[in-house]
Amino acid sequence: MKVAQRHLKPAEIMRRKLHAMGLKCTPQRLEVFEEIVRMRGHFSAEELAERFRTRKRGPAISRATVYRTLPVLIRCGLVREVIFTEKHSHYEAAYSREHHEHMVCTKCGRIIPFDDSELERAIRKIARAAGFSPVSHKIEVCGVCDRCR
Amino acid sequence: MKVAQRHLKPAEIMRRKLHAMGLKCTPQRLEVFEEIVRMRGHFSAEELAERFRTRKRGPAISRATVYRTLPVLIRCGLVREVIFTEKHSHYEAAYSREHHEHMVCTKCGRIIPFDDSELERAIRKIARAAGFSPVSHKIEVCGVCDRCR
DNA sequence: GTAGTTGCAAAGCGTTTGCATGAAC
DNA sequence: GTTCATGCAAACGCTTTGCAACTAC
Repeated sequence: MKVAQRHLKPAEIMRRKLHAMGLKCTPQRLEVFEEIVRMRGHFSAEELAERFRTRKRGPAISRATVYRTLPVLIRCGLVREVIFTEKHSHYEAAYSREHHEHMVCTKCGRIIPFDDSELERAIRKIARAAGFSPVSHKIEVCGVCDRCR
Repeated sequence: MKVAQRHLKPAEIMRRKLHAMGLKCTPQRLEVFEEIVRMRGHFSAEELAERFRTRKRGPAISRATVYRTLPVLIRCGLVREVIFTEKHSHYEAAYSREHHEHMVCTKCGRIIPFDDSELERAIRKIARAAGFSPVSHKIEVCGVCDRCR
């Protein structure tokens, strides 16, 4: 299933996920997800809502719908929450992307993603030792990037 | 210096830190910090402010002062931000505590701290490889605890 | 036809801020 | 005496929600 999905279009993956969860597949939800896939980076709910308010092409989508759709996409595993230092939440598409974490430069704000397979192993090991079943994790490293030093 | 501090009272440590940063040492700031040390756990800014509003003993401290003092304490390295899944920020005393991370049970909300020396090494290694100088990091693991399974 | 979704506007909530007063230095 | 901190209340910004209209199924 996981492998098969990689050959499907984002919209089709979403349609199936929504159906599997007994949720309706509306044009708004599809449009929100497709916009997120198009962005290929981090965004806040507000930024996303802003795009739907100001863009010329495509139907306008209300702020409320954007805010209501994000948790739906997270529950479907299509989006995840990242970068938790800032006041408001940030998200990114989880669809067809490898799991990764973030380094945030405190000088310039640059966000550097990094692969964490080594960390993942360590976390699973530690969690199991505590009788804890890990489902997801987030790691954020604050510091100074090479350019700013 | 770091070793010597362990023998000092929290208030005295704070007094020196504030002085070193050119900030004034007010009774309110001391009181906020002492309350945090007393709590020995996580808290939100709102919870802390609530305590100062409702408690019988000691002087009342305004919500505004609590909100203004927290960043000061963080800058002094006496408090750190943790648990970033929730909507509002959570904090804990950083004074004289070993660095640790958190596992959050999604069923019962229990928070299990864990030591992360192994993870710390791995993070430093990954960061350096990217030319990044890590200053601090946060790790949160979501999952199900032993009691809830 | 029914249950779930949308858009709007209003409310909610945690947090921040302007300003006059007051305290630390 | 000067500079910075406090308290109040109002403002802020992001997010949520009640409700009536609407649409996917």
